Amino acid sequence: MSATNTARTPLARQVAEDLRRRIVSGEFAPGARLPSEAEMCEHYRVSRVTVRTAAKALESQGLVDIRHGSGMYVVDLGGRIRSGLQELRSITETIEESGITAHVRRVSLTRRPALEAEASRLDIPRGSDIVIVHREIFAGDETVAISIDAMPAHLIPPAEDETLGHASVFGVLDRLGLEPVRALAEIHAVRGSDVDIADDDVSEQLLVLLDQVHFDRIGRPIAYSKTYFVEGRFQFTILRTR
Amino acid sequence: MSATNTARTPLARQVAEDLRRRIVSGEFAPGARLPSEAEMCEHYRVSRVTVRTAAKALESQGLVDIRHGSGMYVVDLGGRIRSGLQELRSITETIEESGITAHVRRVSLTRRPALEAEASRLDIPRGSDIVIVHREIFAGDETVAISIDAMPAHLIPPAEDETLGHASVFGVLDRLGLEPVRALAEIHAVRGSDVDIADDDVSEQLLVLLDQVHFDRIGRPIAYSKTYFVEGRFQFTILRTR
DNA sequence: GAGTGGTCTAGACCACGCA
DNA sequence: GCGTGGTCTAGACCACTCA
Repeated sequence: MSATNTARTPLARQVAEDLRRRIVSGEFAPGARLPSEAEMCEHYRVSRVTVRTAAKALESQGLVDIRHGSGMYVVDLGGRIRSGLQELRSITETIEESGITAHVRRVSLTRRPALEAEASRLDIPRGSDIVIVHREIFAGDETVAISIDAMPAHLIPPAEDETLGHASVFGVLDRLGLEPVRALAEIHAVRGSDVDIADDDVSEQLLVLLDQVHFDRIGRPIAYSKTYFVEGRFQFTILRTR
Repeated sequence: MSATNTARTPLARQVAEDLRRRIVSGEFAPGARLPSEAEMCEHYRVSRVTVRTAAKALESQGLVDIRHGSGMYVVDLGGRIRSGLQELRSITETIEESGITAHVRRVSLTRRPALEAEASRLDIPRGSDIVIVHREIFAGDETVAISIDAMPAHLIPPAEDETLGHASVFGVLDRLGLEPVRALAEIHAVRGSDVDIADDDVSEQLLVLLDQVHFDRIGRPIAYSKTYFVEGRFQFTILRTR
């Protein structure tokens, strides 16, 4: 960690990741006070600003609590989980967060003209082609979620049709240079019987619908997805901060 | 904005708020480029770090997009709203965000021993006293939400019983020096008919349940609330970021 | 290659908490 | 009153974008 950092990973991030590791590993117990900023500066051989940047990051992740005049403390939320919907992850990651080992089955992939709602969300002309991926997510033999992803067809080379949807859609998008960095999600409660793609198992359940548009770094909508999570098979959390 | 800032409001925040105002007012249109950091430094007479702190704040709020080597741009989410559940607000604020003018009616306030679930969420001994506030939120004559707030009784002086629950609970907590700064919320879909406090109107509806524990600055749970929002009478959004 | 943001430093002074 | 975090500055160099 020299004065001029040529490495790809910013110093602040390295420090944050190391602190995170030490916290998660139990070196710092919940409720414990972390070393002071001055001590961290010395330990990591970085400036105070760098330490503070790292600390702020951990704070925004809900991992530490910084108290003016007192110190930085490991947040103790009584063992409850610490990451949630406010962090953009793929559906599969989101599900795994909730402690479920999931399997994905692609039901279908189709290319067709966009309907009005799809076109407006993706900010493309109505009727222009989109790629639709329909997937089912299982844990064991129980369906835990159903997802429908729509992407503008011109963003997805036909060569990807084979692979798209068998694993994370995010992976494919990343590879195409279309990294989703922001998503605007709406949450709704729906009856399985009102969802036409639901199978018999799901149609008797209540579902939590995550209706979201994903944007890339320059603000282009790159995917519109509706994910129906079967109520009770997950724990959806959101960390809300002021 | 002098070199030594004695005022309560940090410079970075002042800059952020001014930029926000200028963006919202339309001075900078969606998609437009903001002035460069150097220009902002000069305009606001602050250092670059201060400008960047402000810019980062706006970015995390989803208002601007910062592009390395290019500039800062007003995010264009197609007119969709920009604040959401990830920001901790009171229920009444949350509702007003969604464009609804709401009225609150306190149904009841009671003091009684905590049940197991309540005690565990509030991290207090089972059976110790809690204050329960039951409220109904209306828009016109339609019920849009029902809320149940539970707080440890020892935090709420009996003198507050008169006022608590007729307006925002947050207001009272603030006054008592119990500012909620973080909340961990779970989201569930439930049937109105499964909620025993629902009235006839609500019991036929689907509800989105926000089940949350509020924490103060030092990580103490200060309130446990269940808010049932009638599906379709709101738009719940979450801005998710990487 | 000029201009923009990304990262980092050293040093200063202020405000809060707690013994 | 000491130690902790909160804010701010000036200056440096790197990395990216775009013409």
